[in-house]
Amino acid sequence: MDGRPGQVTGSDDTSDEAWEIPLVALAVDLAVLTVRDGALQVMLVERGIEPYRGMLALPGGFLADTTEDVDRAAARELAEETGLDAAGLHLEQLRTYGEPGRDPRGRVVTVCYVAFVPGLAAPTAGGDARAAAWTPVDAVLRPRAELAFDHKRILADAVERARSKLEYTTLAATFCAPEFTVTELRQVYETVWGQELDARNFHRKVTGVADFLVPTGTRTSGQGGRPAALYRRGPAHLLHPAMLRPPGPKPPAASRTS
Amino acid sequence: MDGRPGQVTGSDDTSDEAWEIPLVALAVDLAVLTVRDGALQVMLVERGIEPYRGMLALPGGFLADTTEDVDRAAARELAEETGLDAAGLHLEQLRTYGEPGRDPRGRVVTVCYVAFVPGLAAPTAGGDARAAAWTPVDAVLRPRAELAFDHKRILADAVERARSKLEYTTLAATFCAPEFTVTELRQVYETVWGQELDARNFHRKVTGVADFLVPTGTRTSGQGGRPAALYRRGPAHLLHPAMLRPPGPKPPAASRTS
DNA sequence: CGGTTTATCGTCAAACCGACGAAAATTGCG
DNA sequence: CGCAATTTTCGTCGGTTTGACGATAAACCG
Repeated sequence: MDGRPGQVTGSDDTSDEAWEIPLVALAVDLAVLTVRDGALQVMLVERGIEPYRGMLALPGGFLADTTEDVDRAAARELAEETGLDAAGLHLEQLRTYGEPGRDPRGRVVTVCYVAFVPGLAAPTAGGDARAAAWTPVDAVLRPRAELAFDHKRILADAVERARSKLEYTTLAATFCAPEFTVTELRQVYETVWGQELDARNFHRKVTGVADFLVPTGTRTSGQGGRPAALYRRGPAHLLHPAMLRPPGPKPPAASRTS
Repeated sequence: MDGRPGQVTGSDDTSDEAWEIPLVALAVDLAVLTVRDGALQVMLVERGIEPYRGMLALPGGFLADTTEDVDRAAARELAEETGLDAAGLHLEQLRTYGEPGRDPRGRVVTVCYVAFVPGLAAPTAGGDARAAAWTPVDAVLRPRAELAFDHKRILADAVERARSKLEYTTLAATFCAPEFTVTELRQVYETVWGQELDARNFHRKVTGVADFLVPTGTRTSGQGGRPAALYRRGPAHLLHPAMLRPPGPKPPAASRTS
């Protein structure tokens, strides 16, 4: 584990005498999602340099040096650009985008991540970044809207990942505060899927899945209406059986550009 | 889209005057899976050069040059090392592995792919590779077995991907010949999941899903026992509702080394 | 022809789902 | 305080899906 820069040698199976292993610039990009004000939102930054200066983009950046772990680079960029701490929130790899033409500066391959954060966290973020801000994904994925690079396509993939993960995992709860009501959880599903769900059936379903929700014993108050029981996330990660998205009117678009 | 090697410039947000964007060697690795002789098998090659010379590894290699698309590099390596044609078989990105210490030659980040191929295809493969051969995954994932680099861990991830994709997609059929019986399809599920399924319930389920199987009208003969109807893959990609893995005895291990 | 093997069809009870009625527990208003 | 409005929670009902398993159909073998 020395990890010197590009000193990789040895002529793979291509037995040409003089063949250099090609090197590429490696970036990480983050699709940080949350549910706020009844909308699925994503953290975007305004680019301060060329290319795409002034345009909105996903937070991200290059590896700090040739020895930095890729997962760690993602956590670092998350902290630097959004002020969020990777420890304790869900951050998973989405996909790697490596089309040759995707960055005008040259060959840049980006490893992308999705993060799910509670709606309350980090109002806008500090970090060293130029203005990081929450933006509704609907506005960004609209046909005419644009993001820097191929970030619009990446965001579309991230949103689809979020939608389908809600079906068969308990990740919806990571969008909620540490203690939450069944109604708040349902609203997460409704805004991510863009579809209303029957409150009564939803309640029966989630309270019936073992280890999904653990009651705290306390209840809400002062909201108008019957107080709701408060729950915490349980140890379950998988939803069994899955909560299938109802078929029907498609959620508000997810155009593919790129 | 000029794509010159490493001529990426511009001082990101790290405003140090002299900061060079770090470059890494980018590889692709393939977990090519099939079902043969009642076992889930993976295509492995014997390494002809250091490091890990003589050891078994997943087929793969570096980008051919700095302008090669990553997905295309995966298809090229598939053809070169296993003799299989990427067109017409299922090849999807699995994950990118970027730990600093994973390759003793220096910093190598690998974008990994999973491929599902029918059991009949490519007995052992030609290509320019040293001996590519099918190997049962059980033998490779056994506690004491070893593969080059972190390929054992990658294979474990690929197998888990295959197991879960069988639940909610129609991909099991890609392990079968163009025409197949319900029993052959069931055996795919049984060997990938490592547990027996009830033949009658399985039959009812798969024939009930719209657009999963299209009958050819023909039937098998001369197998001893009642002839079975032959089917082709239908246009459906998703299984709705999903075919959930029965809970119970865990499949024959998938140890994590890494 | 009877026995074995394999594929397919049926049956039945339990679990699950969607649609919806109704009770419970609060706030707000007169 | 009494009553309406609101919101949560519990139940009911019918249809679908599932798991366990019996029964039948269509080939083979001797």
